[in-house]
Amino acid sequence: MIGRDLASGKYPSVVTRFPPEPNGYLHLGHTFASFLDFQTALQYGGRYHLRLDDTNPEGERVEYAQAILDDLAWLGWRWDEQTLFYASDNFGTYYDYAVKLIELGKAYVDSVSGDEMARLRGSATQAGRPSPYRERSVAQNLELLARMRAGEFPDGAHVLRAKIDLSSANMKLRDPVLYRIRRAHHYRQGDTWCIYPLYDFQHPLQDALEGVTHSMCSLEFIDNRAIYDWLMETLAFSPRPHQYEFGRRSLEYTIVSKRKLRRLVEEGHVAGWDDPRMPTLRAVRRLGVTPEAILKFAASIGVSRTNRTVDLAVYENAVRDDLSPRSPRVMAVTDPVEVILRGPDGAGLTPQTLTLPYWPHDLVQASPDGLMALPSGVRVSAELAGRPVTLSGRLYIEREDVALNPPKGFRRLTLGGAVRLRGAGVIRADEIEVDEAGDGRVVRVLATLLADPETGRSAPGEQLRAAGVIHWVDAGTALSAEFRLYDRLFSVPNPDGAQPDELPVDDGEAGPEGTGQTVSSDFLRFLNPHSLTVTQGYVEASVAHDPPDTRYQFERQGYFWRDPVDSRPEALIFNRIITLRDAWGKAPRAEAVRLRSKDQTKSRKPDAPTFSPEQTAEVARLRALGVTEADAAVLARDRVLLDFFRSGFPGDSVGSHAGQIAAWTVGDLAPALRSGDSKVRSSDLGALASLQSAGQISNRMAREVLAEAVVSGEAPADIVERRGLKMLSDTGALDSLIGRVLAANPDKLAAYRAGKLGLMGFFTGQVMQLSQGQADPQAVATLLRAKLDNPVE
RNA sequence: UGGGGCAUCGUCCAAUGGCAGGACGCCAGUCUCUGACACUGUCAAUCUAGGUUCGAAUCCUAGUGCCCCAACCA
Repeated sequence: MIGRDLASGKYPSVVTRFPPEPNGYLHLGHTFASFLDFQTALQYGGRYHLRLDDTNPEGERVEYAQAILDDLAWLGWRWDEQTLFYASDNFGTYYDYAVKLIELGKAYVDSVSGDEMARLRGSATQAGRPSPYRERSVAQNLELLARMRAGEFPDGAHVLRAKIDLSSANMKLRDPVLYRIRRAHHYRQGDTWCIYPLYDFQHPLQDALEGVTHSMCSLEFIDNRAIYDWLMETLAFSPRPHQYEFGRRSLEYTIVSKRKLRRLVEEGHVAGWDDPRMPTLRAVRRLGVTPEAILKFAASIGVSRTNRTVDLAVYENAVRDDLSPRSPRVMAVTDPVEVILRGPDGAGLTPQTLTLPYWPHDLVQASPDGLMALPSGVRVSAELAGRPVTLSGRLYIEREDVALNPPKGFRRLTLGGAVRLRGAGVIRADEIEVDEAGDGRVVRVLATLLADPETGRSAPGEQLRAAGVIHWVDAGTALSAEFRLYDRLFSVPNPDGAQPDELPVDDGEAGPEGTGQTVSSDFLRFLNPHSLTVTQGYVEASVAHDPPDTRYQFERQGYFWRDPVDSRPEALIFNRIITLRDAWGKAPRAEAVRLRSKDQTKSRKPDAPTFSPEQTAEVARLRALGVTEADAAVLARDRVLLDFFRSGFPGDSVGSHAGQIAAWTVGDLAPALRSGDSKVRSSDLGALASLQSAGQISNRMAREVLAEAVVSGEAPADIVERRGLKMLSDTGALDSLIGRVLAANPDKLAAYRAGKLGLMGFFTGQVMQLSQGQADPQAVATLLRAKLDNPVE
């Protein structure tokens, strides 16, 4: 679409803009919109603007504006004085245009109350009525507007409205309000203004002022486009921007409603706007997600004109994909159980230091230069990319890695069973101590190291194979740490949905209506009680020397980093950014999900269309002419089509090709006829039909010609003549074409003979293309089938 | 109800009237000192009913479903 505009030379280059209002923090939903705006500009070698649409003083704050800039910069977007705009900086300019609009007689000051205006606006089925003030003189309007600006009137006493169309079916066009009086402190302009422009006036204007070419917004603004276009035309901007709409994208298990997010914060369901469970950019940032992951996610969702909810898995995939290659692997135990370890010879174990690699084999192999990064960022040869880890007679392993009564398929530590300690040899559990008095939890494991990792010396007679591999940390050297295990905030995919009792609510505390109404609490019922689990455990000592913003993969657990706010060198706190995929943990609950009946949509016969007596008679007349039942029914009910059709058939005289002409009228020509864009004369259709029935042109050609005629007005038969269209039905020529096609696609031929009959269409298409649309499709089909089914060697 | 928008695998996106394809997920398998990663394979869709056409996801008609508008918010 944009490519077309550029190609047509409509604009020299693309300019887009992302226009957030600084009345809250940016969230994942904004990310998609900003990505679309910015990335589009980049892709077409254009320019993007960041604009703060701060035209409503209520609720807008500097800190929000700063946070927006900050978050966007974090994502990697850049701007300068030329490409950063504040709408409020142009209040003066907007005002001048308002004056101009009045002078053009296209705007007026209205002085009825809000309620009265709503009443006068009418309803969907009822046209609006003019306000008694609609016909004020230009001079009067000008004076009133000036006095509004000067602060002579109280809030709400007057508004400036555009004079468009009070009876428009589009409610937006019923004289929209352009300016209102509102005494509120503007975070940027202070108290300079007491009148503020509204979106429908300000936004198009600002787009034009900035030289924006493609103004993209979400679908709900589609009705506003009419105002947009009206303004651009009335004010005669050229070249002018155009508005395009796209469907919103929401994410499963999250909400983005500002009001609801505020409730979460204010009622303490989360710790703040940057609580890592929130969908705000600040929150995902604190969680530890990288900007690259967010961008990758935004890029992976498609754009369309439908509002959609994206599978959480897509987001998670983007995050993991981004983290994996950048996160060194280390070990941490989040829920520790002590293990006392004996050496292979049964004696105590003397502490030893192992060197364990930061990176798994596949990542090392994927390295183009064979070098791997240390957490510090320094790249060294793969063998050196490791860290020292102590192994001694006392260590910690994960509680869920030990079981006295293991479930089926358990590949971890059981009594008498053996597992491999990651990077440190195989151990066997000789004894598992449980808390008999308490809840029966495992408190300690006595185990034997079956083979010394350094000497390779194994215990005599031991041939136990390890059931699996588990992670561990050395008790003597590990650092204690707090782990914040985050999970999705809501337990259902669509916490916003299924809330029939929700009332429309005003966003601002000081709103004129809606005050006193509260946000439905339903979404709170879906809060996931396990969205945050805090545990005390241990992390291997090596992390102490790493940069604080290092993202790690704690092996077998997930990706973590230090909480940027609360973590201290002497009191480490790690956030779990995301878990690893877990086929084992997921298995039990997987089956509970999938099962949805396919045919909920009962196919119901549409009601038969009803006809008036006249229409019934018309159908009969048309049928007599040779028009099919279906076409006759459509024609009889559609005045425009019927008139067109009839004009080619004076009286009821039977035209020889009535059936065909009716078919074209109802099928190919209908949309153009209805919109009045067709230049075809129905009297010309007969000649075309003759050509077709005579076999000179195919139906396909006829319709092509028709499409051209709609635009040009040239008689269809003349087009056929001029372009020399003639159906090619000579068997010899067709045979040779078919031969060429088959020879060029031996693989398809084989596939067809192997049973992929759908390829018939492919072959036909190829032949048609080769013949430039001139081949007789029926003849081709016959010949092709013969050739395909009876291979001649 | 008046106007507007939309409808393709479970999810998201493709397909000048001519092979319904990709990604994520799922399932199965291979590999594995991470139940990860990687790799292989399978399953899986054109809202419904008619019509036009040699051929329809695409064009036509009727219907169904979902969303938006009827703010002095954006």
